[in-house]
Amino acid sequence: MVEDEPVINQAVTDRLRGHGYEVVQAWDGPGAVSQFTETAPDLVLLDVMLPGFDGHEVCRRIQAARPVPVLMLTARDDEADILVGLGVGADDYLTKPFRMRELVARVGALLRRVDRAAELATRSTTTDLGDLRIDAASRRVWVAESEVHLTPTEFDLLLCLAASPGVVLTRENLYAEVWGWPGASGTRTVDSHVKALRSKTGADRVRTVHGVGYALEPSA
Amino acid sequence: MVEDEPVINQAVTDRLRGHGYEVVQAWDGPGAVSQFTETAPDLVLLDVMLPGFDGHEVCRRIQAARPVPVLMLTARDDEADILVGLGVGADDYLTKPFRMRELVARVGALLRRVDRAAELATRSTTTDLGDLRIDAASRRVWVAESEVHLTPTEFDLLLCLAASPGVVLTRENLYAEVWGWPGASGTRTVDSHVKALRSKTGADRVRTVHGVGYALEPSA
DNA sequence: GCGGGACCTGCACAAAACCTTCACGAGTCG
DNA sequence: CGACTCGTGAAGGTTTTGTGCAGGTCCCGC
Repeated sequence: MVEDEPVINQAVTDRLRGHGYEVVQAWDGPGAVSQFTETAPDLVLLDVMLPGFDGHEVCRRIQAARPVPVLMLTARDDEADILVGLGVGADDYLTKPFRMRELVARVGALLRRVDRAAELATRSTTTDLGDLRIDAASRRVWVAESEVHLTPTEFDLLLCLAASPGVVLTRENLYAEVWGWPGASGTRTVDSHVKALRSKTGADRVRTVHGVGYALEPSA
Repeated sequence: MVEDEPVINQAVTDRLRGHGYEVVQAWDGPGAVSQFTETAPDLVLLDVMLPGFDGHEVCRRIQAARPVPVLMLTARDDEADILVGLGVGADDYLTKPFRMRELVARVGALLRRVDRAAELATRSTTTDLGDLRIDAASRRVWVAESEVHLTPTEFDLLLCLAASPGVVLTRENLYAEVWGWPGASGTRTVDSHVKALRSKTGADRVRTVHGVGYALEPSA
C-alpha cells in the first residue's frame, strides 16, 4: 500500500487486513520500491501523487523487476493520468474518493486473476463472534443460525467493527474506513447506519461509548 | 502460456485450468524456452510481442528442440505477423482481443489433432453444486437431473461463477473473465445474461449483492 | 444470394434498494 | 442545571437493478 496521506494509507491497510490480507505500507516513491524488493508482495496498491518520484515511475520500476498486478489510485478523474498508468503497467485504477468495498472487490479480482487457488485457499473469509458470523467473501451475515440481510454500507460498517472486536472506533475512524475518505464530521450518517445495524443484529451488539464512538461487543 | 501482460496471462491460465488443463506460465522469451525444456508441455500458447526475444524466435527455438503444437496470439490483425508465425512453425493463431471460449476451443482442437488419448481420459471436467451439475468439457448443464440448454455466453458466465461458489464477483470481474478483456463498464450486458441464466437455472441460483455484483448460491 | 433462426448487445424505462440529512427529544456528563 | 452528545423517524434524493425490446451479427440450409 503506497500512499503519502496517512489517513488514507492506514484506512486502506486496516480494511484489507480485516479481510485477511497481509499488508505492508510505504509512503513515498523510493520507499515503495525498496519495500517491493524486500517483501515481494502479490499485488501493489499505488497512489499516483507521491513524494520522491510519482506512482508511474514506481510502477515502471517494479514492473521491470518482476511482473506484478498493480492497482493505481488517481486523485481525480484524469484521463491522461489513467492512460499513462495503464501504459506503464497498471492493471486497474480507482479514482478518489473511492468506496472501500470497491477497492476490496478490485483487489480480490486482481488476485483472483493472478492465482485463484492460492487466494481462496490461504485466507479465511469468515469471522465468528459468539452467535454472530460474518463471511466477507460472500458478504453474508448470520445471527444465531439465521441469516440477516444487510445493506452494503451496513455490512461494511460491521466488517470494520468486527475487525477489532471490543475496540472503540470513532465516527471519523469508521467513516474513513467505510467511505474511503476522511469527512462527514458533523453529520449523523454513521449514527444512522449504526442504528440500522442494531435493529438487524440486536440492539446490544454495538456499544456506544459516549463522547468517543462505537465498539462491537466481543461476545453475545 | 507465454505472455508478458499479467492480466491476459493469468486470465487465460485460469480459464484453461478451469477446463482441467495443467498450465505453466512464462512471461518473456528466455523464460518461455527454459520452461519448455523443463516442463515438456503438450502445447504452447505464445504471444508474439515479448520482452527478451519475440514469439517467433521462441517458436523457432522450441520447434527445433521438439515438434509441438503452437497457438500464436497476435496483438493485431497483422497479416505479416501471421505469415511469419506460420512460417516458423505455429499451427494456428488468434488475434487479440479474442474470446476465451474460442481460445479454449482451439486449444482443444489442436490437442485433438495431435491425438492424445490421454488428454481426454485424465482430466475431470465436471462440477457439482447441489442439484446443479456442470460439465466443462461437453459444455452441458443439468439442474435437478434434467438438462438445460444454455447459450455459449450463459454457459461461460455460469462456469465463471461456479469457479468460486458463494463468492461475490463484480460485473467487471465477470466481464473480464468471460469476454477476455476488461471493458463494458456502464452497460447492462452482464445483467442481461444473468437474467437469462436465472430464467433457465432457477431465479434463486444467482444471488445479486447490491452495489457489488453477483454470486452463485453454493447449494440449492 | 436469400431467408430464418439463434444469439449477443445495450438502451430506455420502471422499480427497488439504498444513503443522507434534518429536526427534535432523550440521554449523559460535570 | 446547562452543554453537549445520541437516538430516532421520516422525507427526499440518488444509485443500482430488473426487464422488455429493438437492432445487429453470425451461421446454416436452400
